[in-house]
Amino acid sequence: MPELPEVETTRKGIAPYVVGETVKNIIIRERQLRWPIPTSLKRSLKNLVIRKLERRAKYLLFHTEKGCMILHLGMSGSLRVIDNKQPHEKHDHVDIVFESGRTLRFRDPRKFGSVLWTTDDPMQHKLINHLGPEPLSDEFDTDYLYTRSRKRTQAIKTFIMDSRIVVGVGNIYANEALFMAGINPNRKAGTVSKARYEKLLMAIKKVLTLAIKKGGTTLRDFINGEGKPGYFRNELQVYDRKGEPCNNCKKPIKMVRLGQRSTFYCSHCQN
DNA sequence: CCCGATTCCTGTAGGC
DNA sequence: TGCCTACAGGAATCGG
Repeated sequence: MPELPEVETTRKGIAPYVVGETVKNIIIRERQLRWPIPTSLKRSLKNLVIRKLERRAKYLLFHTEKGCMILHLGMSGSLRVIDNKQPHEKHDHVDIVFESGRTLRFRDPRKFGSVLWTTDDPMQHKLINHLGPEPLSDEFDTDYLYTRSRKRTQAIKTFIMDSRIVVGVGNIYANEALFMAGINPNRKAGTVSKARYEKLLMAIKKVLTLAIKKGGTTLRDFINGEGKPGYFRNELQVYDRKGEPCNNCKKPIKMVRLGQRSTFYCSHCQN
């Protein structure tokens, strides 16, 4: 499931085949995704050059001189660069066909993704303008996390997964970062000390950076722009490891539900 | 404002 | 073997 490292891996993988290319055609086979694909997308994007491919949170921003395509991979989305003639399969919802002879193909079985178009500054878009800082930016620091957490009664895991607080931290990396920082995911965000937030901050940055380096995490669906999986799965300490021994103390990893999400932790190493 | 629950979707896993 | 149900989750939205 694409979180920040998977989206960044995708961006890096497809950018060389997309940036500077002219869009020859757009084929839309399924319009009903998380949000309907606007009917204007095809005539807006046709014949334009992709000037820049940027990531903000888990959104990919395809900049042109006349507007911006905003794409979200949702839960099961993937983007691949393929030959124009390659036949489409089930769930291949959108093709961006380039003059180069290549096609950017968007597949999304669970349809939680989205493809939108804006002629305004994409950072001011309704889905983007309220988002918190990028986790790997200097703006995201200990003071910020500590200040924002005061008086909060919600669990710290839910807190760091809130995109208004910080973007890009989904379920996998929230679990992993809390393990790395030795913090129980159930602890109330407002009662965690500044020293522990410093550990958590470093853990979030570290786990995301390492996951990007490994090309993201592939549980089932995720593939990068070249159709290859990510290898961070081999590095997971707690996620999807219910009952398996903790790599630190050998006690079995526990799983609980927290905010409708599977939560994995070591009851000995995290408190 | 804050926080937890609900909702969208389909492939897959597990139970019987 | 095959059918059925539960479950996975990003994030907007809703209700208290």
